[in-house]
Amino acid sequence: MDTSPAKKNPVRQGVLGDVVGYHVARARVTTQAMFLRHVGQPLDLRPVDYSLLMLLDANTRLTPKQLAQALALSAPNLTIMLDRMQERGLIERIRSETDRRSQHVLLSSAGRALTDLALARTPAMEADLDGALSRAERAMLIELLDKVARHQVSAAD
Amino acid sequence: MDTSPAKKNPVRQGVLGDVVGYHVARARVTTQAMFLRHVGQPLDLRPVDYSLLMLLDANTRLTPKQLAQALALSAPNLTIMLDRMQERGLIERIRSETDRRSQHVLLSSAGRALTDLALARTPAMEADLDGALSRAERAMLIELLDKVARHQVSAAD
DNA sequence: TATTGTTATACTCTATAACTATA
DNA sequence: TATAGTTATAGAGTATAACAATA
Repeated sequence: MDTSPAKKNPVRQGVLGDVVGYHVARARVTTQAMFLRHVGQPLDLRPVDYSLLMLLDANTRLTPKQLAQALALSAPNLTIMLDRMQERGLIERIRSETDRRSQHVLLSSAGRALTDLALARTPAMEADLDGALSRAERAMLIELLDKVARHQVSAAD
Repeated sequence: MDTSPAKKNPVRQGVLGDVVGYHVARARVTTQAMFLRHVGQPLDLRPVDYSLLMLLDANTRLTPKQLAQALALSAPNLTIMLDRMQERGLIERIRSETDRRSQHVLLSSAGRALTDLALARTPAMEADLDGALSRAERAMLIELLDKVARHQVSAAD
């Protein structure tokens, strides 16, 4: 196994070094590993499961429509995910009284408890980056990533 | 379809707003869309295919071992990918003379031509971010993402 | 006729174990 | 015995079309 941080024959990045998406993809490998170690494996949650719980924590109740948009999931795939979360006893689905086509998703008591565990583990996950980024750098990174995420890709030419 | 940039009932992010990995994942949605529009769809390349071509452009020849590490792919999955690239006539695999277990991967002439097309389209892809980031911000973002990517996740507690 | 959510299904991606050949 | 690469295979993730219920 290779544990050395620098190899004799490093692979040159070439133009990839100036491609933002390449660096985003590589950073994602690290952040995903951090998530898995601190939250995902201990609590048996995928990143998207964790995000769902955090969104329900912040919004009390959301429709599948809102969740699909916030989590960048297609409607069918969200249905499958909600089925699993419900089978696991973490969420409840309640038909809307005002529009009986739609429904509200909310945390069950077990979901509430798991969300609290996930919340408690979040600071340690973020602290794992302390060795790589100062607090100011971390705030700057989030701000810049947010600008990218909010950006609309230009129309076809 | 929803084209409005701001909704009446925005979904609150809650603690996710301070989770770096969440913002990385969201930024990746945008950068992936940019890639697809400018490079992926026109040239029929996935992000990882593009990265492979760029790496071979910068390094002339690389072993599957090096490529698997640089692209974060397992050895079996890289084999499948190289098979497809070879069937498509983009790369060649040459057995090493010094160690006949290993081999060198290099661009074919068709691969060279496609790589040049991809290189030519890269500036437009990156320019798509001009509306979101200044040049200084873009450089800063890459630097910060690089610090994250190079960071080793701490050992289990 | 449009919208919310579901079902069915196919396709791709990813992960793991077992294998061949070379060293 | 260890390493480079391959094969086989199963599981998870993702995308699309068709459908039911409601508006």
